[in-house]
Parts: sequence; C-alpha cells; structure tokens
Amino acid sequence: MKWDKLDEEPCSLSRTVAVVGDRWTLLILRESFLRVRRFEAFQSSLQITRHLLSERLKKLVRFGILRRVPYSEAPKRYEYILTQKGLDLYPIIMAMVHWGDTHMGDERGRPLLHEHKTCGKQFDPVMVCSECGEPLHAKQVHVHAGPGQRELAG
Amino acid sequence: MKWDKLDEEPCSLSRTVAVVGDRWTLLILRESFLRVRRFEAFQSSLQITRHLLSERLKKLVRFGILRRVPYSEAPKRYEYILTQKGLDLYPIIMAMVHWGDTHMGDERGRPLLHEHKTCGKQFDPVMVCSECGEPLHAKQVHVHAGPGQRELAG
DNA sequence: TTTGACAGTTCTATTTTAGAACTATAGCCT
DNA sequence: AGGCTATAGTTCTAAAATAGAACTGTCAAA
Repeated sequence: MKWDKLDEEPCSLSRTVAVVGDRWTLLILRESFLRVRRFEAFQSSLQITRHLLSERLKKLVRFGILRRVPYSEAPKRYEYILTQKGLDLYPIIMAMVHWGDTHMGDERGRPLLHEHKTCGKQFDPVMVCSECGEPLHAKQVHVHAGPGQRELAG
Repeated sequence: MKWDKLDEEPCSLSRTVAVVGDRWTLLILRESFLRVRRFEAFQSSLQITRHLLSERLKKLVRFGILRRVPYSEAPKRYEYILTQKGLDLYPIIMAMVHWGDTHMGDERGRPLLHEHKTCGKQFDPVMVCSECGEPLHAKQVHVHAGPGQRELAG
C-alpha cells in the first residue's frame, strides 16, 4: 500500500486514516486539545523523538489541521494551534477516549473526567442520528453507495 | 516509545490508540462493519499483505474485538466477527467517516451514504452530551483529573 | 563571553512493513 | 488414485519507518 495516496481513496475513512491513522498523530492531537502548543511541550509530554515530532507537525500543518503561528519575532518562534478543521476532530478523539474508558479501564478508574460547561455536568459523549436524535448502533445503519463511490466494497 | 505497553498508559486515548492506532487496523474494522468476515475477503478487498493481515487479526482477537468462529469443520476454517467490544467502536469509525466526508471530500461527493433504519432517513452522526443532549464542542468542555490519573498532562 | 532556552536537523541502528513465494488441509473431478 | 482448486495461513528478504542520541542556529540574559 502506498500510504501517501491513501487520502485520495474513494473512502472517507481511508482519507481520515491518511491524516490521523498513525500512533503519534492522535497523541499529538490529544495534547493540542489539552492546550499544548509548543514544540518543546509536545516533545517532553509525549517523549516522542524530535525528528518524528517535527515531521508530524509539518504533516498536520500541511493538511490544515494545525496552524503554525509566530509568537516571537526574534528569534522567530512558532506555536501550533488547532484550526477549525482540527477542532472538528474532537468527536473522533472523544469517541476514542470514551471507548478506552469503557473497555480498556483498570481498577483505578478513569484518568480524566469531562465536564460540559454548557450544562455544568460530568458527561460521556454519545453519538446520535442527526435526523431523529436517537443513539446510533451499527446494526441499525444501512450503507449504500454515494456519488463518490468508485467500486463496491467486498 | 514501547508501543506494546501503550495499553497500560493512564490515558484512555492511549489505550485506544494501542488497539486501533495503526493504519491497517482501522481499515480492517471498516470491512468488519461492512460484514466482511473471512481472511481471503479482507485480503482481497484491502490489498493488505497476508502476513500483516494475519498479525492484525490475531491482535484484534487478543484484544477481544473480533471473535474467531469456526464455519467449517473439515478443513477447519474460521471467520472473524465483531464482539460487543468491537461493535462499540462504531462511534469512532463513524466520527472518522464523517470528518472525512466534511473535510477530505472531492468534487465527486460522498463515497457512502448512511441510512438510519430506525427513522428511515439519511443521516450524519452527531456527538452530543449524555447529560443535556447538546452537540459537543471542544471549547465547551473542561477536563479534570479522574481517579485513574497518575500525573498531570503538560 | 558564556550560558541557556527553543526549535528544529542530521545521523545510524533497530524495527516494521511490503511483496512474493511457500505450506497445509480437504473437497471435488476424472 | 492422482491432480486441481479453495481457504487460511506462514516464511523469507528487501525496503521503509522509527528510535535514540547528538548536533545546529538564533537570540536573550547574566
């Protein structure tokens, strides 16, 4: 598989995997959502090698998920801030956190709790249907080809 | 980073990444949700190498996401079916598909459309707060340490 | 003028993945 | 019986990605 062309596949999952489908990228994004913005901060909190961090940040900027914003003129220094496209990854991150909470927990309980400022309560993320508002389950969903389909899956 | 210990990190995202955080695993799961079950079917629809497919399937079985179920006694043959733990990954997959639809689309339109059997309509997945039902946005969420936290993130 | 902070880049050894061929079991056909 | 086919893997080597550590360049502060 030529991973550098995965973002051109006629499959929205593949295209998303092309961007966030490696181990470090998701962890970097987690840090971004926790307000980490600077190279050194990412590096020390993740223990990622500097080389790979540099590469991943470039890739995220290239895909328009992070913006490289100067915060010091001399010496020129930059920080990495989520764009709207990046902020829109939030449901993915939250879905993963919730699955981890549910299925990969240990006896110590959840590492993080989430509070919804809007209602003031501690919550879990729930995925619902945009039309009827009911929670979604795989078996209640029927898939059919859209206009961008090239071939039918197996 | 020792990726084989990522599932013991005090972070639910890391634990989830330990399971689904590589490029092939998510594509394999997509096929599973599309009802693909057999080795040959995964292999031919994904063009993954047989070696890696074998490894990934084993890993998914080990983590309890797929079950290896015999469908022929002689010769012994097995197929791979999502467990409840696996089915619970659906929101992650759907969140990724939706992000891809929104941000990585091309002029041809969506590759797949989703119909909610319950209400009969074509829908998008929306992530909402379990407590108030409002759609979630990163900036409206406050994070604080839970009982399983070991150290504060940067 | 030296030290330290920050944001990277460069280098080599190790690990992972790709790509192809090979193995094993059993049914089916002649 | 002998050979062909289907399915589900395993094994092998070359190529690519990652880890780990050291190095570079810029500027501020002491």
